Amino acid sequence: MDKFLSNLQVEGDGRLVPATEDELMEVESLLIDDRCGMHIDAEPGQTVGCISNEGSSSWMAQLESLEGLSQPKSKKVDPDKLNGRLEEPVPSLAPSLRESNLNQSGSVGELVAGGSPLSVTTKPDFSILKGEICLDNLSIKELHETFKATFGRETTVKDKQWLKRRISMGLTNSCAVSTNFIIKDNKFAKKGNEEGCNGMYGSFAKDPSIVNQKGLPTCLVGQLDYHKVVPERRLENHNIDDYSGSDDHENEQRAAKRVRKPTKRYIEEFSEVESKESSGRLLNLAKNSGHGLMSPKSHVRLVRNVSSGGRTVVTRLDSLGGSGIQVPCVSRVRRSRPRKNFMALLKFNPSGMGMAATLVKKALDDHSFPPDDGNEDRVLKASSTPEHVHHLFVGMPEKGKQFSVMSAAGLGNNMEMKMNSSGDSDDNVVTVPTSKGGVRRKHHRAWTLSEVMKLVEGVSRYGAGRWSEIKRLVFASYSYRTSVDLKDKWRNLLKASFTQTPPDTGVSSFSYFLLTCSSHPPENHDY
DNA sequence: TTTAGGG
DNA sequence: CCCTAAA
Repeated sequence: MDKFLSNLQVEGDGRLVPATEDELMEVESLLIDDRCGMHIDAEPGQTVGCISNEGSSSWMAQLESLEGLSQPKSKKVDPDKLNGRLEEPVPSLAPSLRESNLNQSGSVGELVAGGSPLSVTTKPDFSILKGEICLDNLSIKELHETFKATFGRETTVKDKQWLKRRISMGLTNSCAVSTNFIIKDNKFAKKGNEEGCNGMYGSFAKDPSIVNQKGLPTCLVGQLDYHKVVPERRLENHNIDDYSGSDDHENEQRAAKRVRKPTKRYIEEFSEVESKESSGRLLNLAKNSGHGLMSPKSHVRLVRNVSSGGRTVVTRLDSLGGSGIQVPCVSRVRRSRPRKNFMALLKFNPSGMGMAATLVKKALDDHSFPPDDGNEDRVLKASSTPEHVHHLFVGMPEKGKQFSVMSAAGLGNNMEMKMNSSGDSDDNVVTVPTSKGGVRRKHHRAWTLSEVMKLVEGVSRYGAGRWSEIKRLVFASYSYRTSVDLKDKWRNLLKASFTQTPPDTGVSSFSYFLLTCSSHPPENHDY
């Protein structure tokens, strides 16, 4: 648990993208199945998504990203290496292997802890991700290597078809599969093609779903990439994520403990993590085996360089509603002004099989981003095509809303419009004098779907706890809705996410929650 | 002032 | 949502 916890706690600041009203919300989410999500946390090695919208941030963070996020204090990432790593294609599915190894060793945390991305030389190359992997072209020997990398064990089988099949399956199952690849006819291919960003992102956005050989329902994996705030030094190079594990997690955690006793939220998260762990069973192959099968693909995560404040904020990832979404959380040690630039990672993992998951991503241009600091370095490593935007609609649980996922490339703006129209409008704050002499806002101002989405986005971007930031940047146009309101709402959302999941479902509670709410089209918000 | 939490 | 303790 500690490991998990620590992993979860990895701080990362992520930020979605532009939050201001004018700006678009950009949300990228990847769908991840539960286990993946979990794994991700646990297993830093793999990275799945990468996002970038032009410079704008994108989120496709992955669990792995966490790693990247977490920065080892001690270690510094060597950009070159990273780059090299990223770019180098690795024939063998090293990642998988590595992960499996890690798992075996039981050192997931270790990986993470290893922290420095660099430190992990063994880390798999994610480069593979870039290209498509075509098992057909591999020789038996290569297939054997791949097999080994994938499953962590050798095989003597000479049957190419079998090997390909097995590998494909392994890959598919592995959470890694996440969005980018599709396996078809024994061919493991990236779905999208062109995306710019290392290719990962784009494909991601386009079609998160993965098809596996079996024709089983695809499991969705979604992740938001969050940008984590990284110490500048680290970032200095590129904002590449490092895959490093984060040893910091533990430290941070410890630090937090020192500072204050665990808060309720902390506890909740912790428990959540555990539940997650247990929940990810269905699809999760790797997990069970103990060899994580990581998705061969890792994604490069874009790291936003935040130099603005100069101050680095550490955040940890919170999971929203158990395994559904993870968002960066402000480090417990606070007191310093929250930094504006982070990217949050938000991830959804509907793990249900056959569920079509989609994340929403809103592509933003950098400009759209709030002028927050100006310092923000938005150069993300790669950019995916902005066009691919997936919108995610999330309903409010309480309301019994639904969340639907819509993936529409290039449709991004619809959402926005809808959202704006619905929620943003009235500013008039209705207050009611209280008997006590105070004025209190007239009761409920129902939270609209758009508001909720913005909130989620804001949290993913800036981190839970940075309410004032979110308020300023994301809810600037909503005069009502104070930072406290945001906080309360978030609390409710979390609560709801936990609550609504029926027991025994393989699906994570949060995912379930989202799913269950998805019956209505976005159009039907209850405004 | 802002955040976390309880009410 | 409100109120308050902490920081």
